[in-house]
Amino acid sequence: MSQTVDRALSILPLLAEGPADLGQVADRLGVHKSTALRLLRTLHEHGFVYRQSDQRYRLGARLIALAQEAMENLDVREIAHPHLVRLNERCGHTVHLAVHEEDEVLYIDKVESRYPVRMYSRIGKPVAITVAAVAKLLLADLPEPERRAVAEKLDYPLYTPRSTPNAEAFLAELAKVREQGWATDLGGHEESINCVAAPIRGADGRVVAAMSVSAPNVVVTADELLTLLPLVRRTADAISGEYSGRTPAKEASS
Amino acid sequence: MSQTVDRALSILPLLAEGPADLGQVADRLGVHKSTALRLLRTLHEHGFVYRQSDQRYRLGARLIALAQEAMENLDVREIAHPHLVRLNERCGHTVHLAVHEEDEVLYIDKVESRYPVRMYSRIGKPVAITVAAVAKLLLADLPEPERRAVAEKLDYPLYTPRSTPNAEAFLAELAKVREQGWATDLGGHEESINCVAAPIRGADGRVVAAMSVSAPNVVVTADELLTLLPLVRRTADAISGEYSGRTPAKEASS
DNA sequence: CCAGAGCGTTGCGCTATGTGCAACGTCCAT
DNA sequence: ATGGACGTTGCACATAGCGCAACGCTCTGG
Repeated sequence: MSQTVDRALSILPLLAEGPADLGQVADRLGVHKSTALRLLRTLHEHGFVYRQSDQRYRLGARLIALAQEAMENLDVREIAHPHLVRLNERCGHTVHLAVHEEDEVLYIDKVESRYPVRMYSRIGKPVAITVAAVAKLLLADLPEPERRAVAEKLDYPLYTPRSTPNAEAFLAELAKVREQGWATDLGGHEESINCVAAPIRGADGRVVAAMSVSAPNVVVTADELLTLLPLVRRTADAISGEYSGRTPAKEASS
Repeated sequence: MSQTVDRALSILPLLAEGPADLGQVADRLGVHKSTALRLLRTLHEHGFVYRQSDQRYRLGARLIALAQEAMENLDVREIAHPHLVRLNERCGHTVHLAVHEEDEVLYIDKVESRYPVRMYSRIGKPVAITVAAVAKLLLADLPEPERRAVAEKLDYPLYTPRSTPNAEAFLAELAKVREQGWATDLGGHEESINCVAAPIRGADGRVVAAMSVSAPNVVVTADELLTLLPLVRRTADAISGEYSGRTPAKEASS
């Protein structure tokens, strides 16, 4: 809507790929160098980009600080974190926390597996929305028309043969997940990785976040992972209770 | 330099304080509502702000994703991390990694103390530049005129009676730090917290980052903490070696 | 040692761009 | 019903941002 700002903001993802010099930025934006320079200067003044010693630009510190501040304000995260850690201590696998935002589902917290073989993921990174167990839970909670609208807008990449192939299959899966109150992803994203997930609900019963335990099947089989379901659900419920203000956030123990 | 972008970017730190509605944003920017609306819309399109269900604006997901990506590209961090973890496993205290950027020093990595009493800090947050041990190391490495310029530009808040009081004292401290090749902060920021820090150098010998071990003196006295100095320095040197390409990043062990 | 290329930077004139205003729609509270 | 608070829209004006061309610098190769 606003050309100048639009261009300026487009610079940031571009720089996220790695440092770039003025010419490169100007080219990729399709504007004159002088224009790119002015934009970069403004970004620089605000600390969003940093000019390194070789004169090239990289993303700046303020961006990192802001994002961190943004995450601290996500209070689900704050509340959930100790629970996630405790769950990880019990089972040893990677634990994720995710929220739904703007047709994307993204991880907002993560506790690393204690096994040497780990799965790759990143806080802040959008998840594979059509297959991830947490995504299913978050989307399954939408009102039916909206759910359908989203499902039909999505792409259905075939990460593996077990990936959700199309909108109908996805909607069916969502219905099932909504019904049973938990979700899985058995090799739908990475052939050898399975997840079990459970929803976290606010005081009004709506799903505000979802958490999952993931493990490669070289460590545990899908069946073994499923035995953790009750524990995962209990953890999610504990977080829900605390988040919605029912449980008074008791200290440690278990 | 560019008014529109300048205004748009100013919205972000403002939203970092917490969600705000259109009117609040317009007021704090000193512009007409319609103008604020257009800016917010543009930010929204890029995912930098998110409109929550009550219509108020908050910082958006893309911001978090970008920052995370930016941090992954900081390769000192990547290289240093396992060393920091190992150091933490040995001594149990909080370990920090910091870099200098644009008159600020900020933490880019952190391994939490394993003791119950922890210090508060945050990745991405600017550190107390006049007292933190890591800040001293990073600034001490600047060429003398620049060092002086920075020292004179700074404020010298008296966090505690032991805080660096003014530019002269700070410059003297920097000279000492530069000389000895390591730094401490003994209760200069928080009365009861001490740190020991050592520099990480690139291939050209310049300080690219600094790391520290911090502990409250209810856990260990300053003297006890100082006994860790050799270990901290060895760790920092190991990182330096790997970062500058001298050591071929050997696997585990110690 | 000079010619040239490649880079960031500056000043300027033009017009597209972003601006503030005023009017509208909607929702809530009185 | 009626007022206020809020987000939203269309519009006419002028300013703010644009691309151009020229400049200065550094580095390279002849």
